[in-house]
Amino acid sequence: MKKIKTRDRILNTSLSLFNCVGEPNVTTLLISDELDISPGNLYYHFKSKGDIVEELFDQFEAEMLDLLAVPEDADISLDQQSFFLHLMFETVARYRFLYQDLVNVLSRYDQLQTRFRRLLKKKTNAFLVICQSFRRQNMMTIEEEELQSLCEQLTLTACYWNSFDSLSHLNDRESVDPGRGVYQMLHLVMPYLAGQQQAELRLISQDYL
Amino acid sequence: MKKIKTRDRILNTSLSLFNCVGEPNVTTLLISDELDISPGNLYYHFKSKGDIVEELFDQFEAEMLDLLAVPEDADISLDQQSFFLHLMFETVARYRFLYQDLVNVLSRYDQLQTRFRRLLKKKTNAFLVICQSFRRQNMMTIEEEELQSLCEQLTLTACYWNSFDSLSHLNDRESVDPGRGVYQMLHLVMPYLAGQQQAELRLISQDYL
DNA sequence: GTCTATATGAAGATAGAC
DNA sequence: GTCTATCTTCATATAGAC
Repeated sequence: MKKIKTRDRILNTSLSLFNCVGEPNVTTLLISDELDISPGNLYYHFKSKGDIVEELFDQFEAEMLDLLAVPEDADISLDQQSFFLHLMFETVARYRFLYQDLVNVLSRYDQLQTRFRRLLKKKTNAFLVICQSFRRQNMMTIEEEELQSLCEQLTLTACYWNSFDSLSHLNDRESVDPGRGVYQMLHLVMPYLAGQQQAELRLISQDYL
Repeated sequence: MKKIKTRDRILNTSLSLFNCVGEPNVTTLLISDELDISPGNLYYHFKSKGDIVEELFDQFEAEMLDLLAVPEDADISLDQQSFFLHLMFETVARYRFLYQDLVNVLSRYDQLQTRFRRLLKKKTNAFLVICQSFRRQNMMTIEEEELQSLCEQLTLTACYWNSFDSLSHLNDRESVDPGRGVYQMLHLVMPYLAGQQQAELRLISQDYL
């Protein structure tokens, strides 16, 4: 039974609280209370609340970048794509506090803005790569202009679906089900697939409901 | 030259500031400074900052409800739909501060949460009514399950497109161009339209770029 | 590393004069 | 209706003891 370092406990608890009640509503006092440590102790490990946010963002960014390293020239299957989306939604859900009050959070930690924007770009690009792979495999038919529009739509949905979903269905549940998001994403792609693949993806999408 | 009442000036200026820098970053001092009135004067007209937010929400809700009163049995044309979307995006843009930090704002003024959710429901329903009208006119082919998914997607996009767009294209522009949002929405509907209507809608969508 | 106690400063809000 | 002055509250952050 290894003891978890206080520093890491602070990070974990902060993340939970941020996700639960929103980063702006979480005070350093609340965090230290939750951990049964003193506020002073918290400030021994992090010189400001912003530092906690930034370190959590570092984690998030690293996980995302790792995930977004999609090989340009691979033949991607529908199953692989679904799995990719699944992982992405899990990551977004784990750091959902960032997305719930995006403008506010990014406005107060403004160096994060550029980095977040870069992630967005990379996300759109990853979707582009996937769709182009589908096209190469003759699984998808789509005009260049529609493709751009679709990939932006996918990026938008990847960002906001979780917030939207938990807002429209007033669930007090803490955890977010990533399934419905994946389902929604698959249905965005579906109309552009060839008949056979369309049927196949419809089947896959059922598993995510 | 009629003089605008201070009360209304407060509302207008607050709305501008909220949209510009985000509601949480706007203090009562900033509002009164901007108006060249004293903080005390502001509190003569509104007993709290929350009251200003709520009154702005009242305005927003009224405009939205007015817009969402779509007749159930009318034959809606593609042009009418586009115009409808255009108006909706304008309204959302005018009160975009609500959408930019949704979770945060709704968490601090919690009676707004129910009302906002009701608006979301009504939006989804309005899209449903429109699509069903298209279907009755044999302009659209879509399965029941896809229809539900599409209408939620339209609602999501109507909510978040503006925030997403201004986030991804780092424009320091104050005003938001509602056009790209409409374009995106039209492209969501397009795949489900019959050939002729698809071409027609593609033409219409070009005007919004 | 952790604590208690305290400083700093900002935002929301009120009182009372004009 | 509008102002100035002031109060309260509370979150961030620091100092210094253990």
